[in-house]
Amino acid sequence: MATRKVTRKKINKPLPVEKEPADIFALIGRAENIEQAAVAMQAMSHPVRIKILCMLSSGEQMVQDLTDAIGTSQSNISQHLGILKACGMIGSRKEATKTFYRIEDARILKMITLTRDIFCGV
Amino acid sequence: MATRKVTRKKINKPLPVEKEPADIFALIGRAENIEQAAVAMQAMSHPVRIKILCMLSSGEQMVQDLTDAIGTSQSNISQHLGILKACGMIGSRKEATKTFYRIEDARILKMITLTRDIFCGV
DNA sequence: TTTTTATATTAGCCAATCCTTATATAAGCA
DNA sequence: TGCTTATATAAGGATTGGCTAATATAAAAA
Repeated sequence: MATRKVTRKKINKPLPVEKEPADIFALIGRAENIEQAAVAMQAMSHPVRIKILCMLSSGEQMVQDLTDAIGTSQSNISQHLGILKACGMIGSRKEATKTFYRIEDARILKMITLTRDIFCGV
Repeated sequence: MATRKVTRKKINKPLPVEKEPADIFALIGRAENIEQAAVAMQAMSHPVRIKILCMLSSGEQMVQDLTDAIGTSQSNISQHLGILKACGMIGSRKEATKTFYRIEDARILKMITLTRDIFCGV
């Protein structure tokens, strides 16, 4: 199988002019909605963060317990919690040296429930 | 605000031994499920790919139409389609020079419908 | 047979993500 | 006060992701 030779050369055809997509928004909603959904899914789409959200979906949890159950370093869990918190999915409460995290956004609770339903049949 | 000085020094405490997380799987399902869900969400979590999936959720579409509606370059759309196809979310069919894409995995159809429902209220 | 149309592929760059290591910080305890 | 426990942060390297530009390819049309 010959490797394709790539020798750059000028092309004469311009790319299609940037046009405002029309019907997609009628179909789906506003661009803002799509961005929101993308950000939310992006934030959720990591095994550790899915596990965290699943655990939080049954109620408040402290960092230590999440770390023990999920099985990665405390630093790593803390960083993932930071990501989830930064986009408003979870909130926290301090009690002495402990920090308890909980799901803050109802839509996320829905999403994680449905994801679990679809992929885990739970 | 003083910037925190970082001068690395040996620590004496070892990280917690890698332990098999137990209850999380009872709660959520198998590790495999979680991986699957993460991969699926990761693949979905990009504005362009969400738009593609939304458009496909109402039926087969050809590349040109997706490109026009979504408003990015043809190359870009093609690459995003490649990503979605690589993880089995969508399938394709050729008809002369045209390629039609469709959603292949029923779970993805569910996911995108629910996402739209949650974030776009559609 | 040449040109056009529709789609796919490749290279390469830049930005974002992820993990580990090494602390920092703050509160409770001895 | 000094030690320990629980959590957060920062640096840095490695990997991945995403975009554009430049083609490549295949089929239809002229």
